[in-house]
Amino acid sequence: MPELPEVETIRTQLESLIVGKEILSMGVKITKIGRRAKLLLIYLDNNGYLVFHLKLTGRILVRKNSDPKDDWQRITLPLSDDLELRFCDARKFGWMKFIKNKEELDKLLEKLGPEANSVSFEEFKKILSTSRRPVKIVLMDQEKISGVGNIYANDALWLAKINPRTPANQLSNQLTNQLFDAILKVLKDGIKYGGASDQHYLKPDGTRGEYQKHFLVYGRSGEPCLKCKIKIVRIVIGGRGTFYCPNCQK
DNA sequence: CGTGGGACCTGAACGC
DNA sequence: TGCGTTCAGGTCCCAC
Repeated sequence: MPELPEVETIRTQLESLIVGKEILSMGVKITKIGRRAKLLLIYLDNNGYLVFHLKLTGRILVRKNSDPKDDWQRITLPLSDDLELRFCDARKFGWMKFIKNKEELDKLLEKLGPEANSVSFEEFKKILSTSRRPVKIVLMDQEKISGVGNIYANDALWLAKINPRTPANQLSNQLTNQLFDAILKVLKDGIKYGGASDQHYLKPDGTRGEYQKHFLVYGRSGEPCLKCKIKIVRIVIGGRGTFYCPNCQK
């Protein structure tokens, strides 16, 4: 899915599109849009929340109610001003939950690790030092660090010149630093380009993100490394496609 | 503790 | 055209 930059892009757009609107079928108003890790939070004026996880193929679209149905439209929330919030999901892995109050929300979020784009370096270092698993697995473990998925994990590791199989606790201070900076950089670029519309992801206004045009290694197997021109290789780590340069990422 | 595999679902791309 | 295979921004659960 949608990783941190995609969900953050959705959050920002929804802020201008639907804050202040009423959800007609629920009789509540939307007061604020939030995000925690890869979860989108819609704050309601009855102290409740609508929480979405888009998994691999979820989309949240804001349309006029007279607009034609969207592909894979699963949930439709009628809004004031003739708008609709549509949750579309080809593979049906995504979900939406109504959460009654802050305590329930906290419970839902309690296991998530710190946000990948705001964790302190000291904490980041500590998290990596306590696991022998491949660093790529740790980066994608939402209970350790949250928000990073397969695209940005691959790109950050390439940028930091780290082999994705390296045990997390074996990274030198120097490499840990490089990785910390690389994660911030790729997430920031992801947000700057409005996310990666490689497959299903679209912004709420229906337009595509552009980060897929700036992939560093993700999805580039067989193509030349952007630094050394050696062919990018695809392997599988933890069941996920993993892309890296065998020359730059020893 | 850690890993590997399968499950959940659907659709696109590619090989024959 | 059609059929089979592989792959896909995620997470959960179970066996070893």
